[in-house]
Amino acid sequence: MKDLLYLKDQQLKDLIEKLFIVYRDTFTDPKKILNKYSIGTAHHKVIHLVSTYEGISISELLKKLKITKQSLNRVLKDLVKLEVINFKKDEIDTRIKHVYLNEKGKKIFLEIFETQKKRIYNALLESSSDEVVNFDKVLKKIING
Amino acid sequence: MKDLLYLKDQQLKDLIEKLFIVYRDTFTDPKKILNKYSIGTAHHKVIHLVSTYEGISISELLKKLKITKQSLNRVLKDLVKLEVINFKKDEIDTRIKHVYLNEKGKKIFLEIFETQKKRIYNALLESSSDEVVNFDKVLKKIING
DNA sequence: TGGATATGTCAATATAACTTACCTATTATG
DNA sequence: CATAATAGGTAAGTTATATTGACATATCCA
Repeated sequence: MKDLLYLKDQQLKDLIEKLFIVYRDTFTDPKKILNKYSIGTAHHKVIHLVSTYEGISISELLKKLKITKQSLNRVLKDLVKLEVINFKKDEIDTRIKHVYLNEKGKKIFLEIFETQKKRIYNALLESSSDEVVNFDKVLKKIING
Repeated sequence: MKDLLYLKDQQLKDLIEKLFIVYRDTFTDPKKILNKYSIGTAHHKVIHLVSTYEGISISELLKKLKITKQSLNRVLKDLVKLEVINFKKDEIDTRIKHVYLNEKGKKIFLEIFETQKKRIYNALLESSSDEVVNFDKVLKKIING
């Protein structure tokens, strides 16, 4: 990054505004479907993570979501009632609970994901692979900053 | 985008997870300072927008934030009580109210922005200008999708 | 003059998070 | 083996941010 023209305050402000819009819209798109199952974005995030990290533990979920266990517990209870997740005790350390999506859960995840995917997918379709790779790279750098 | 390898579901899921993390962290960094002034992220967003779009109208704010006027009004009242914003009637159409940050507001914005900036700034410093340009391009495409 | 626009406000409700506090069960360690 | 640390659960109350619905006022435009 030699060309510091890219780092003017106004440009950073614009980027922050865009990050807000992208996040909001990405997590607003699925809301009609979430409503259908009487769940919200908090549940969606858990379903998303459990879909990506099958068998993730409760404490790993807490670290990724950065919420309190009381908050997570409410969401997990709802998902159990909705019959979309199940738990399996760790065979070695039985304190640890692993979370999985069952078939219904996987189906609902895909249904949600379809609506959420469109926005990202269409944007990436219109992008060069360089653009996509760079997009991902910068996201990673922001996260690890 | 010819190389469809970049568009596997797992990659899209990872991107969505990263968008969530980047948004959350970007708007978590300033919270210590927001606490100091007894305001929250909702107030921060308004201050941010008014800083970028000086003299923005109420209805323009509503369009950008995509919240109800009841919600916005609560936030604006708090900001008036904190004495960081003021209003000016449009000279032609007196129904329209323009919002401005006063000196205290500008100072507080900068204080908040400093903490928020670090994360983005450091990431961009470590990036090539191509990466930064592409990052911005893809964000725009996601927004306009 | 009547309809649309810009804004304000009251009341009730929902969602998702928080703090504080305390609990059990299990594993790891001195 | 005793004790600390870890993984997880739970209860009560609170806060932040948003919603819906209804209604009010002032101003502009055709």
